[in-house]
Amino acid sequence: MRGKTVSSPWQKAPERKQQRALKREAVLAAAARIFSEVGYHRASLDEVARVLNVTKPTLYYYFKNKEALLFACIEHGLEMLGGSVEGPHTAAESGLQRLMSYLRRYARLIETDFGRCAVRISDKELSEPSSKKIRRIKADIDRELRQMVVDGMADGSIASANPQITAFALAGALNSLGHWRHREDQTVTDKIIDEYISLLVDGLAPRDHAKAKPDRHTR
Amino acid sequence: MRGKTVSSPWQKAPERKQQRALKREAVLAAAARIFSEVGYHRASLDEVARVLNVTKPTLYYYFKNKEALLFACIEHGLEMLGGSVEGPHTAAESGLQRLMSYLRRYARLIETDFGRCAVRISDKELSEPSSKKIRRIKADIDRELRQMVVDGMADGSIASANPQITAFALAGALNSLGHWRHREDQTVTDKIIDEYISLLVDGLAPRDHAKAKPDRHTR
DNA sequence: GGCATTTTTTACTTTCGAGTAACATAGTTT
DNA sequence: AAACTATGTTACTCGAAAGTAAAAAATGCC
Repeated sequence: MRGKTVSSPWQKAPERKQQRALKREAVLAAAARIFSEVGYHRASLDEVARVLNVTKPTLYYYFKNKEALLFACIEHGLEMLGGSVEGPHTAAESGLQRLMSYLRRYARLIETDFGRCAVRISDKELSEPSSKKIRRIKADIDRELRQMVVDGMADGSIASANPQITAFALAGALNSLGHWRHREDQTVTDKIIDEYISLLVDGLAPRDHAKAKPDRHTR
Repeated sequence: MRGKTVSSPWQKAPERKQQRALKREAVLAAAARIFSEVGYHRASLDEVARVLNVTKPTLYYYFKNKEALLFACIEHGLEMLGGSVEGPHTAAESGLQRLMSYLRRYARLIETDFGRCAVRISDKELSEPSSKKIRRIKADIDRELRQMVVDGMADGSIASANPQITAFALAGALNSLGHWRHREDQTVTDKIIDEYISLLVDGLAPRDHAKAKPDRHTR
């Protein structure tokens, strides 16, 4: 029924290690898989436990409750993204180039279970304090994105009437990748991402390629 | 707690009309409002009933069950969109122009409760037969969109490496509008939509405006 | 007014899944 | 080996919300 199983440190046989942290991560991964597949409310902890060859109360040994599990999934997903901002940030790169590589990382993230959790599950599912933390992280990401747009406008590599809206639109467009029914084939996925980003960069309207170099926007 | 109330043919006083169809629509509208606000699972029929000054079993008089209610909301939302395809379809319009006005209608639709239901709620919430019908309608819309892209490529008004992916990306980008926290101010909303579509049409990279007329892509 | 039909309510059953208490077992320490 | 700690399980409670049965009220018709 389930796809390829999330690897589990619990063997049915009794060769279990006592590595709490690893097991906690395994619980998180299994939850992320299921949350991202069927959404928060349809996901049952019994099912998460079943995937791990464990019973439900075990999950409560590692996480306070279902919401804490969701929070950790979303937070983890968003932090993967935030962490990716750093990187060789040579001054030679134009704002557009930096933005493009950021978008590419963003898109790849969304192909993961944690990424899809972060993107597809509304923070309304969470209690107010948790939701606030998540919104805070998302606001940071939005700010980063907006800053890149502004930088690109400054150096002439990006045209935008409104960085606020542009940043939102970019994030929104990429988020929809979380709904794409992807094949296992990684090549196809990467191709989709590239096409996607090309569309955002070049737009629908044809460009005049006569005066531009053929590889206008290489990575 | 709730925003402006969906208008209801039930008055608390006994001046009720016996127009079953009207009441059914009112039930649908109230459900759409709540589904689009809090999602399917968090929405309770008691709450829907409360909004209408009615009790829960009344809803069952108009709809078989909760799922039928959701199905009707989504179907209605999508049909509003499908219906908008027709229109003065002069041969003079370029593929891009037709696509743009379609996108604009699409975007406006998403500002409605039904539209947000159709766009934000996964069809996985539905039973297999219902889900199948919805996917069918969505596939039709996707086909229309793709056809416009192909037409635009043929007449030179659109550049795209892959109409399939382009159509998906366009729909995805617009769908994210369903998550924009909008003000009541209609002007702002329209402005956002215009910016949004401009981004998709013109792209992030600056264009050479030297040879183009200032209003390259008027509606 | 009396009778049938439609519409709505009150009061209930049912189901599902989150969360818990209390016990069980394995490994570790002394 | 006894006692302690970490990890899991069995078997339960509990609440929320879907869904239903049957009575009740409104409406229309003669």
